[in-house]
Amino acid sequence: MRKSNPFFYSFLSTPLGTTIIGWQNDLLAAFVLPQPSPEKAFHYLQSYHLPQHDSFKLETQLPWPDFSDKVNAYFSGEKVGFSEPITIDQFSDYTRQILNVTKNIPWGEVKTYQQVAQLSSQKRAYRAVGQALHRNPIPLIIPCHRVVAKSSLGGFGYGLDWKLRLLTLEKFQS
DNA sequence: TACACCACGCGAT
DNA sequence: ATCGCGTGGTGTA
Repeated sequence: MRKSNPFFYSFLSTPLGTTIIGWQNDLLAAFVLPQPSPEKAFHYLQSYHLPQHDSFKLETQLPWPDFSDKVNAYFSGEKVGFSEPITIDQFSDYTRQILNVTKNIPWGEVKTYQQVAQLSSQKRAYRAVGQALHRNPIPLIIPCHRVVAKSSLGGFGYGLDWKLRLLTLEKFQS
């Protein structure tokens, strides 16, 4: 009989809506951008490709004491960097590589899909970069909104309005 | 294998 | 503005 392997999550309400923070073994594994209802937020969580788990377990306390304050600070426009340990082991080498490169883009800076590709092992695979970022289960903490196309915003899983909102929080315009 | 799909970039209309 | 093509990772069968 194998040990149960739950996926832990917690709701966090912000002025912009309800977010979900998800983790396993004290490693950050998922983040859901603010939604109008907890149900919608949970729906997003379920749509993610998450690490192996056999159940969901709702917790009231996060493994990182100041994380929720940092999230709220971010949404109120403060310059916040996230350093909590994450897990993205469920993805291929390539996807992990792209997510790791993206994780290192600081608050207030952007890179193009092409620039991210050039920092990876496949210098010309800028389309694959977009595909990898589309699977990002930890937006904000892995700041995929800071990767834009050379002459437009590019795309965003939550809709371009969200991408623009996040970039605007970080002082970008249009 | 073989396809189709894609959050791109570039050059030619 | 729009089109067509190169490009490469991934999912599906």
